[in-house]
Amino acid sequence: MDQVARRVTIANVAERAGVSKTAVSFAFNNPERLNVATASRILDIANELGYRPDPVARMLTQRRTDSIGILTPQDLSIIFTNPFFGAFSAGIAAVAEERGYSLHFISPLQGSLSRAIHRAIVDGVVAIGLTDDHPEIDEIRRAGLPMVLVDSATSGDSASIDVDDEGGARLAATHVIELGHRDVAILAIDGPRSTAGGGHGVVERRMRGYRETLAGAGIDLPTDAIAVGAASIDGGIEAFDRIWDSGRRPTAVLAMSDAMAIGAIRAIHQRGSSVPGEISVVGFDDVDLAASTDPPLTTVHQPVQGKGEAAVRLLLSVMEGGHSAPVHRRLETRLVIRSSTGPVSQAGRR
Amino acid sequence: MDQVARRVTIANVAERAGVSKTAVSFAFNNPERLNVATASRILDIANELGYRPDPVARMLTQRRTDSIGILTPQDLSIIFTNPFFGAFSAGIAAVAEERGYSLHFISPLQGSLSRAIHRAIVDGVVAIGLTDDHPEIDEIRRAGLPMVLVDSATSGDSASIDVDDEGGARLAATHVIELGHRDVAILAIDGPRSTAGGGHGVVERRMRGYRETLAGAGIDLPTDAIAVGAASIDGGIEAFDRIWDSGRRPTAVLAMSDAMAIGAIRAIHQRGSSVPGEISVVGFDDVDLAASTDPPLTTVHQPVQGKGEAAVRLLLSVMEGGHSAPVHRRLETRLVIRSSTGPVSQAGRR
DNA sequence: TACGGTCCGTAAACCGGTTTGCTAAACCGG
DNA sequence: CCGGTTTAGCAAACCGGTTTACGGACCGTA
Repeated sequence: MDQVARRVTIANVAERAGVSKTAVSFAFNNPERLNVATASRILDIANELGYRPDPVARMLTQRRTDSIGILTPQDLSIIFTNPFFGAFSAGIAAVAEERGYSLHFISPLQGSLSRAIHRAIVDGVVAIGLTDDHPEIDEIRRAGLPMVLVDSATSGDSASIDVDDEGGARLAATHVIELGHRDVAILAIDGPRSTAGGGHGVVERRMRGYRETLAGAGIDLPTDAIAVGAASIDGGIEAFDRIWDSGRRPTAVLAMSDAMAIGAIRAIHQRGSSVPGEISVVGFDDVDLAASTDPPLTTVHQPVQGKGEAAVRLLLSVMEGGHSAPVHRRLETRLVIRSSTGPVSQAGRR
Repeated sequence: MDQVARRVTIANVAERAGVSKTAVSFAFNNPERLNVATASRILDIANELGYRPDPVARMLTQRRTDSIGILTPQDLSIIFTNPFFGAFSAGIAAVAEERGYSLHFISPLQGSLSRAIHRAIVDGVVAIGLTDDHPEIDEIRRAGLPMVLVDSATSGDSASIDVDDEGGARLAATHVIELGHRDVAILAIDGPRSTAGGGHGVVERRMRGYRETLAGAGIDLPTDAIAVGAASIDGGIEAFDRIWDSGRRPTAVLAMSDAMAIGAIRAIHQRGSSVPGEISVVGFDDVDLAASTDPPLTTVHQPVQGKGEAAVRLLLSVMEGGHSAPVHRRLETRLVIRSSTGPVSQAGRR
């Protein structure tokens, strides 16, 4: 009838073995300080009792958790379905595991990212996609937690990893311009104040790249040629539908994520049009599966996994107290031309 | 010249405010027990000092971590690139976040899953894809950590969530048989002793479904018609190549994951053959992107996200000490026919 | 005047480990 | 047989919070 079998503590083991707590602790962490016979006897008893040192208690004294946090401003339930995030996490995991750190995800718990941060037990944080309007950055900074910012807006005081978003967007826009398209729609990633100018987040950087390049070719970008949506397949479908429903008939679509591009393609197919026959679509990210979509996706490549790896490496070096001044790295992007884009003339528009 | 600015502790705040530690603690967690003026004065000072209650210390007394672990036998760097896992995690995250739990990933740290488990600070564990040969299950059980097993082999003593793998495999095999295929290859997921019979893991269950259904149609399955590989696009490519290189020329390929199926399709295309013209391919999982591949993938649907949700719900109820006997749930599978399969006669084989 | 009840706050124990002296016994060479 | 060095193990402090039990001040009331 004993409720929840009480946890076996170090004291239990010590008592049962007729030694002090110290001895038990040594048996586990410092066996050479004990007589080999005693040590193994203690270990045996511990095992027999099913003793497992409480990791929380251990962390308290050792002042380290051996885990690093991945901070996302959006709900994980949304983010995990984005293949981009999978690849990024894989990059993080690769070097984290190699260095003995486990991964903890920090996301808005019941709406509060701040609460989540304070609850989080990590030695350092990789924050992805934080925009200007996330004061949480300062909370972490004030808490003295090592941190590196990835794809974020304000990076000033913290180490950061970015990619050349604006350049990538320029490549995408240039590509469709060269194919003769002049009626272009943009599928932007949803996020707080993403449409409001002035920010310096990923969305703004890409938008600037698109817009300025198009403007350079004399193409203007009316408001209803831009739609925002979640960075997911469904988000892409909805965003494209909104543009279509507004009456616009673009011949090229520039999407800010592959998932949205795939959504757009699906929406286009659903309306009976063809890609790239009637409408060209360009993605962003070059996720693993982009080469296997129908049709294979022309997209801006960024080293997603490499970004994750670089972020953790940088974080670890910050944690080791390496740098005095924050270091910023910017990774390259490039255009990968597959089959979702084609010349505008080819379109047998009805 | 002060090295690492010492962390602000509750004692610092107490001293600065001229009160006891208790008062400070109350100010945060139990403000109604304090004079409102005192409470806010303490809070002000705490804020001014940048005090953040150490979550580890707090956990130690409260005996709860507010986070749940996701246990995977493989490295996260591999697993995260599998879209299946993304969807599953999304399901887990959805209900975990809703209930205020954050997510911690437990994977073989530097090769040792056991070490990772002991380090993990979680209130409960969802273990995915553990096969018979993972003694870690017992470690967790002995540690008294609530756990639910998903897609695992041995489920006896623990709560579990599964999917009708064998039935799904039957559907896939039946489908290609009905299309007239008699030369069938299997792409199995790699894993410890996955090829050795006798196990009861996902791989074995699916394999049994394939094999028995084919056998029922008088089709035998020679060893070189089965290849194992990682559950990834690359794994699929390699596995298919191995079959091809062995001289076999199957007209249908049954893959145990969508990622492998996509890899197979890619490999098939690379060899100049068409899908489904010359070779039909069936996947497993029905991941989000399966509908957007080239060609859209015929696959066995399983409620991946729903599996994650169900797992956490079950775990939470176990943690609340609900059940006396472990509960087991089995979710449905069904075949989704898209365009990667076609009649064998249609093949204009060269 | 004494009594019981709130209100506000404190001291000390506790959570479960690790780590720092310290001591007693065994060992050792001369 | 002696002083010095290892070896083996212990008691107690500590990590940074939370919680329990208690007490003084103040209040209205009998």
